[in-house]
Amino acid sequence: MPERKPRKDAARNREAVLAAADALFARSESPEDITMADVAAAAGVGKGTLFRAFGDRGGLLRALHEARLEPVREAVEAGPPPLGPGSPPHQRVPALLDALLCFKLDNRGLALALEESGSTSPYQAEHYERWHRLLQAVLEQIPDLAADSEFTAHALLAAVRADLVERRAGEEGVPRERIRAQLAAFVTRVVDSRPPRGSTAEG
Amino acid sequence: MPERKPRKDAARNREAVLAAADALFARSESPEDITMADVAAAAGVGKGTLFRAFGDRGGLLRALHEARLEPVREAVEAGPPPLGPGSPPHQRVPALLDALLCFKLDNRGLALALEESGSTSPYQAEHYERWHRLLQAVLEQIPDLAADSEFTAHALLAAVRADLVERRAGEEGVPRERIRAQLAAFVTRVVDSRPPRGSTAEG
DNA sequence: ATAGAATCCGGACCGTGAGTCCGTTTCGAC
DNA sequence: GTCGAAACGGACTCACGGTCCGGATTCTAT
Repeated sequence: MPERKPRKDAARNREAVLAAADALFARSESPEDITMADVAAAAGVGKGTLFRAFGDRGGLLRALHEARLEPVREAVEAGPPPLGPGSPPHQRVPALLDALLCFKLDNRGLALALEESGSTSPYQAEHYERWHRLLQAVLEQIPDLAADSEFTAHALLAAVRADLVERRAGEEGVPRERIRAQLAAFVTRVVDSRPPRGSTAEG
Repeated sequence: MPERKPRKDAARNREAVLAAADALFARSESPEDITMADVAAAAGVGKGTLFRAFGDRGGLLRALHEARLEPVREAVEAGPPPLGPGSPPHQRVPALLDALLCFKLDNRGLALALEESGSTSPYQAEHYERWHRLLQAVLEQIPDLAADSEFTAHALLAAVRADLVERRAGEEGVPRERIRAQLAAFVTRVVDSRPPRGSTAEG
């Protein structure tokens, strides 16, 4: 309720910063060499403004990520199959991971910056939590995978981590479609296989 | 040839630094809050000495990692099955990943520090290259997996990344044996599954 | 044993980048 | 137009990785 609408200049500057940051990260070799001062300068804004608007570096990255990821989130939460809800799990799992992969291919610099994000491992990020929960829930519907769905979700998500994607697409120059095909094959392998033996293991 | 043996005090200090660093990283919450100055102080040594001996932060981490990983490397390169060479691929792949996992469980702080390692993604590290090449070579011997062995090796290694291990073992408190069992199940699933579709024969 | 050179020690010092502070400016409600 | 609140922006602080160099230590040749 106590949502006060921001002043006009504040809103304008916020947008300017987001746009500038997006451009900078997209161009940069490594996100490490984009400083906050760079972003502020590129946006035509003072550092104070930047930090006031986003809190810290992580905040900026998160906001940017959130904004760019919005369409994907939408498609996943309320879109048509195979991405949207209601799709058969065997199709939805590969679709989800492919969507995530494509996002990271299309936003390499940003994704990289976010996952490095200084000191914070990606596993503390709130958006990781969301994807993991969703993926786990879908895996839960596949009887063979239900037992270890939590770990399986982690392991599948690990296959599309930003730095891995960056290495294959960027440094090794593997073409996009090949990367997608390989991921699809891998995921299918995991999802369509019979259970190893016991199933969940004890300690 | 121009290998000159180091002076006695240099050798002693080098050991002191390694020991101190190991202890510090083992205790620390996050490797980020161990500074080089901390390590130097704990080792009873000046910063200059520390940097002279290891070049930079990454160098220290690498040296430490190398030292601790030595037994594993040995076992993999010249030990008995299932880890050593000559083991059947279907057994060796899970064994390799389990060994890696156990190492990271036993050296959480160190492994975490190494993989973060400031700006460098783990995929530029020389030791990652080694593990990837080895794993890929073994996968190559499994007909179903030979085609995408390169990616598959990356994906499997991603499942034992230090920050994921840290999260499950540390923050979530999942017991060691359960983590190992889950990884084993996952790996087996990948390795023992029939090829997804387009491939050749089946069986 | 000892002198002299090579090597190493260590902590003061530097550059850099994230994040803060506060005097000044802009907005918008009346 | 006026006034308080909100936002601006860049100088400033602080912490950390890494460098430098005068002085101490160890090696070697005699």
